[in-house]
Amino acid sequence: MPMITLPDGSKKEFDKPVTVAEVAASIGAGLAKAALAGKVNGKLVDTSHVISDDSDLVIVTGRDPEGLEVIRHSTAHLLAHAVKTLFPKAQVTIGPVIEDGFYYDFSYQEGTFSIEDLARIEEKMHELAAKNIPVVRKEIKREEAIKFFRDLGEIYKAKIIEDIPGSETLTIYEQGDFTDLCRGPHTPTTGALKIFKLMKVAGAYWRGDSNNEMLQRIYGTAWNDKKSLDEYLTRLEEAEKRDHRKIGKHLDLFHLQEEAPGMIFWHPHGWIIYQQIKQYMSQKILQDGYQEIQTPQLVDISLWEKSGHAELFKDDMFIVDTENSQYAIKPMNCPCHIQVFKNGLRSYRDLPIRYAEFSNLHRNEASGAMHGLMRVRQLAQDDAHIFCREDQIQEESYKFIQLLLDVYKDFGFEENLTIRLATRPDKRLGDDALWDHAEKALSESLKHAGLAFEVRPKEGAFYGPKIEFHLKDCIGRMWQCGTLQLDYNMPNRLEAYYIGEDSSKKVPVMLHRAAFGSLERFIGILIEHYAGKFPVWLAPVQAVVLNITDKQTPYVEKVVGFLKNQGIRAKSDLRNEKISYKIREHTLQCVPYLLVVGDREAEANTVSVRTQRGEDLGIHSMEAALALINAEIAKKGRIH
RNA sequence: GCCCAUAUAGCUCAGGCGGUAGAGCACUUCCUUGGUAAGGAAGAGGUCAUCGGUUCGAUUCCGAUUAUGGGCACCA
Repeated sequence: MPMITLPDGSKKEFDKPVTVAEVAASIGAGLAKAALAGKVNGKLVDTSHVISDDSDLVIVTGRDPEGLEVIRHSTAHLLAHAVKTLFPKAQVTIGPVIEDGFYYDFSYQEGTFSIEDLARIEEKMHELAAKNIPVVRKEIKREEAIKFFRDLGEIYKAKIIEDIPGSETLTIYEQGDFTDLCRGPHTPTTGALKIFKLMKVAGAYWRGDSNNEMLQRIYGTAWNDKKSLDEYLTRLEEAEKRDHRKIGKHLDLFHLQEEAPGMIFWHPHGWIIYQQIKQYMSQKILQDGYQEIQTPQLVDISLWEKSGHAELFKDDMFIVDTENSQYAIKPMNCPCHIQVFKNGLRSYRDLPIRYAEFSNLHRNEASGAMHGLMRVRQLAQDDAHIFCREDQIQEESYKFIQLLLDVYKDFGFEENLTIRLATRPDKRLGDDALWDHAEKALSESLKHAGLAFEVRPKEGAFYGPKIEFHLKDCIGRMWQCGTLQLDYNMPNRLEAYYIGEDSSKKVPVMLHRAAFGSLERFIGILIEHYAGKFPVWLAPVQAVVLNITDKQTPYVEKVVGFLKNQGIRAKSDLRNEKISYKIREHTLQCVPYLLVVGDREAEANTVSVRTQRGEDLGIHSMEAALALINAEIAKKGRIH
């Protein structure tokens, strides 16, 4: 007879096997109604699950994270149900839960789902939910399931089952006239689904392979209560206000135009930020033993053939024909850095050699891939290649990771960081033994640095595995910024060598590394991170000096001159406008310091200091105001 | 590259079932010299993305192209 232990430690004994729903009912009517699923000995099950042995049981409701997942999963089914009702010829494929919601992919050859269809589908979903249709779990044999879905004309479902190995028993869920293959669990009835919204339609390849048919994906969100949904929608709206494309326009930082897709026109204020972070990094790596170099933009195709780029990266390269030869605009610096390395005889004593370069790279990105500053066709990386001996890999990797973490702290990125180890891709250079070696070395160095990371199979570069440092944008999309790549192949292909201790020629190992990744992308992330309110060291204009009336004009000019002399990016606003008007304008332009000057200040040689946030820092002498600004500049973007 | 959507003034956006367009902000001029988030008035500003088709007439309807947006695929 099952003895059920509840989370609070209390025990309930039943004289016969019971379902999760029955246990919930025995506790209370409210809980019985709220129960969406159960967790028996840690395993998530339907409320119809029968418990026959002594077990631990948690009744899962919409308030639990698992319950919310069940809601979203069931809402995906409800979406499929509604689509099948309205568009009987659509075929179902997969419908997983994702962050904040779910999606469902359909194959619908007869047409496409429009925004208006979305509204109709959503209405139908509410209708089906209101009917409170029981959701019934059934076990079915693999072969039977294939036949079942084949007969329904659901070819994709049949394919999915065919790929499930062995003869294991599968489960299907029936709700009214709709049946879907699913592992479950699901809500007991469709009535549990009330708070949901379809968000957008998009294309998505069957099985994520661009050689396959493009399916139609419908994204939705679902919540346990109306308040959470509203909060989510507000969060989205707020996040969109931080969009770097919007802020970039508003703050006049850069623009893009049709004649140069994916290439940035940097405006004066944007270029200050760009120069600022570039100079910052330039100094940073100099201290770490790097040497900055500059190599050609246009290099004969023969070098790219030797390096392997022509074979494995050609689609991403811009090729230029001249009368006698073919050149490629460089998409990466590495082959050129190897040329500098080779220009001279290197001893093992010279290693490591660290060459850095910030020059522009061009990559012919797919037209649909471009995205503001985040994904562009012309970019500059804080790129460097470290040539070292096998026994130096560990230390060099560790040193770079420390550099990167230190840099990220200066921008306040401590929580936002996701680290991945991307291993050998299908299209690659070199033999597997080298890849084994390289992958191991990278994962060891991450472990040594005490960093948590996830492994991403097949996502490495064609010449070697890589560590990826990802930062999130305002709506949670992740962008790879920093990277550390270990390359045993390219130095060998391009015949780089050094003289070892035993006087023999040895091939150096090459580390490709960047902390920002592309400056463009990093600035995009920065804009969203700060919502345009840059810390003082990056702010394009650090202080504006404002007069109250014309009378103070000479004094304002004196203050601005003083600040500029001291290296502050200061300017005056002498317009014939009211002070509140000017303050509003510069506040919206995210100028960190507003120095107001009226007769009182002009007479006493002082300024009244107001910050972008609206704080009044009081009256200060010019020197004291300068000290305030400089102290803030020195902090950079550090949180701690 | 693929799917869907979008493209109107410097910016944010209206509008038109076919008769060449409108607001707010910004801009220019004038009045106002005002102490910490919008003072007032007047004026100027558009080949309605590009190219084609239908039509007496297209910014509007149709098609193509380009770019952008959301996804997918690919990648920093």
